Amino acid sequence: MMEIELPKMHPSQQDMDLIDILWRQDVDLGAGREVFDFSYRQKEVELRRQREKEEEKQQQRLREQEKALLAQLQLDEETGEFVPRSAPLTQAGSTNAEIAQNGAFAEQDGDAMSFDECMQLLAETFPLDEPAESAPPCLDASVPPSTDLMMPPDIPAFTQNPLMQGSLDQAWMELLSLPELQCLNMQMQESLDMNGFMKPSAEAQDPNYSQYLPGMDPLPSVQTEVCPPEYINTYDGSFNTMVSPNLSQMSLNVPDVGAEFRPEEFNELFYPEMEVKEDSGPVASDGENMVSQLAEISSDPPVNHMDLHSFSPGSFSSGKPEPMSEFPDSDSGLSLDASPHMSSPGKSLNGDGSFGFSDSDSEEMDGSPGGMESDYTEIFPLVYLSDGAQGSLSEKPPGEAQEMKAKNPKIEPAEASGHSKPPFTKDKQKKRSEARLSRDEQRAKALQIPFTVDKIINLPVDDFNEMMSKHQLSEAQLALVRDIRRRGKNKVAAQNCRKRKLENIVGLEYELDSLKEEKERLMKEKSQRSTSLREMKKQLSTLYQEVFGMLRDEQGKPFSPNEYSLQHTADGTVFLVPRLKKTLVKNN
DNA sequence: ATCGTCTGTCATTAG
DNA sequence: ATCTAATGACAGACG
Repeated sequence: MMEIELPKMHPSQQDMDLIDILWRQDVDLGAGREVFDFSYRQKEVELRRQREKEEEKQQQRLREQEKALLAQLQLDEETGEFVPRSAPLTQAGSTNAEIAQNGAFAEQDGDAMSFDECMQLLAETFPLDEPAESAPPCLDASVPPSTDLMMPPDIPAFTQNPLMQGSLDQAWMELLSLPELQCLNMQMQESLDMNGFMKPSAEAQDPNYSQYLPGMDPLPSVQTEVCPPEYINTYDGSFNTMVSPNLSQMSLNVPDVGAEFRPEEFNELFYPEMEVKEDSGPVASDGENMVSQLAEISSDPPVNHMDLHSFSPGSFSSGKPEPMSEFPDSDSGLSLDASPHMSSPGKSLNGDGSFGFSDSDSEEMDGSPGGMESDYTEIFPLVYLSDGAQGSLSEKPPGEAQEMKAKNPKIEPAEASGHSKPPFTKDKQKKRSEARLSRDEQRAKALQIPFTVDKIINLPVDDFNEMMSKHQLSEAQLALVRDIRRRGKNKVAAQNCRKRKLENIVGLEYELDSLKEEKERLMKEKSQRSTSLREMKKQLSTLYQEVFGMLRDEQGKPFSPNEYSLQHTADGTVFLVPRLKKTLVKNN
């Protein structure tokens, strides 16, 4: 069906690129991508199909090949001349259409089966398996995320596409003109060159041959150039700006004392002040330990930063896919993971200025083309991993990261609303794991903000104002930049706040424990002192009675306790005082 | 289905 | 008056 319409569409390279993006993101556009692209993209489609129906296709190809060979043999054996291609060609053309989706083949051959054609048939049937293996990393959306680090394959898609509208084209141009996207431009140029090379070969020569040619190989090489040094520098700079996590604010200064209350001699009870010394030692030591632990905990986040370094642009430029495990999903941490992502080349590749917004801020994007919403959100996930590596650095310092896992769960709803959303549910899962572009990053892309979110958030006020003054931004863009900066700052502040809160909670818990211990110790001491006091009173009473009983008056009679009492002065002198007199003295 | 946790965001306040 | 950090509160995602 769709193939019939192809000639009418005449899609431009940009359109094809968009379609390609959609195709990769959605895994399936509902209609074969070949419907839109019958030149360079055919290979990808073919590969795609091949994966889905690999074995079945292989068998079919073998059959087709046999048919083609038989046809060729007939030509040579029976006529010894070139047989009119009408019959063989149609057959071969149909075969190609079914297998390779290559329309050029049919167009090119209209006369007779030449040696080249036979070669094409052979190449078409046999080589298919190999391209599937070599090409997938770049062409197949189903390729593991790690391969996404090399975005170049997507670039070619942006160049020519009749489907795109003028505004969209302009948006593309603007996006590509962005400093951040310079690498993208380079890639595009490379891809254009490649296309120029490929197309001629496909049209003039044979599309099938192009598949076997090293055409796919160039992509990897191009990828290595995706990130110019200046771009990498930009990244580094952004990382440098990342805030280092604040260590625990808590400081428990408690005397270090390990002594415990020990029963004192009876006599010592008379001089309690001598033993009154606070022993919060154990508590203090614990407190210090706790503080150190807290410090360690607080300093732990930086570990992510370290990891981030491993994802430095260097790996990027090398084009080596990083293992997923390398990128912590969590955006947590003080680092602004998201920002690094923004700066990543991969993202810039995808930047088309169109996408959907899941949150209430979607209205901000009114200015942006709405048609591409789903495309935008889906495209970025592929790039995310590469970004995530660097982004995790931020979660990194406040280079969060990592961040980065499902940072924007809200994206899904938006995608659902997107008209171009792919019908496949498996994409949803992929989105969850890969779609980690922050909403602000998406918004920035949509409004074509010429700054990275990282810069917007982390640049000092002066630098930020200077940067803003260098660009003419619309009201919407200015508002978005301000919001991005505000949210980014607040995000970090919230992370710090929570971190402090946790530290405070831990510190208070330790303090509570120490206070409980001290209370218990004091209660125990009180009990002991009370016991000692009772014992002292008892002994004093005994001594009193003993001394009083030894006293005798002039007649040798003991004094009556009712009439006399013993009293002592400060210097230790003891007086026998009559009860009556005593009361009188007191009165006096 | 529910609950607890984590995270981002907004609104408010203090410095 | 303005900006920024801090923080409470809320909502969504996730296990």
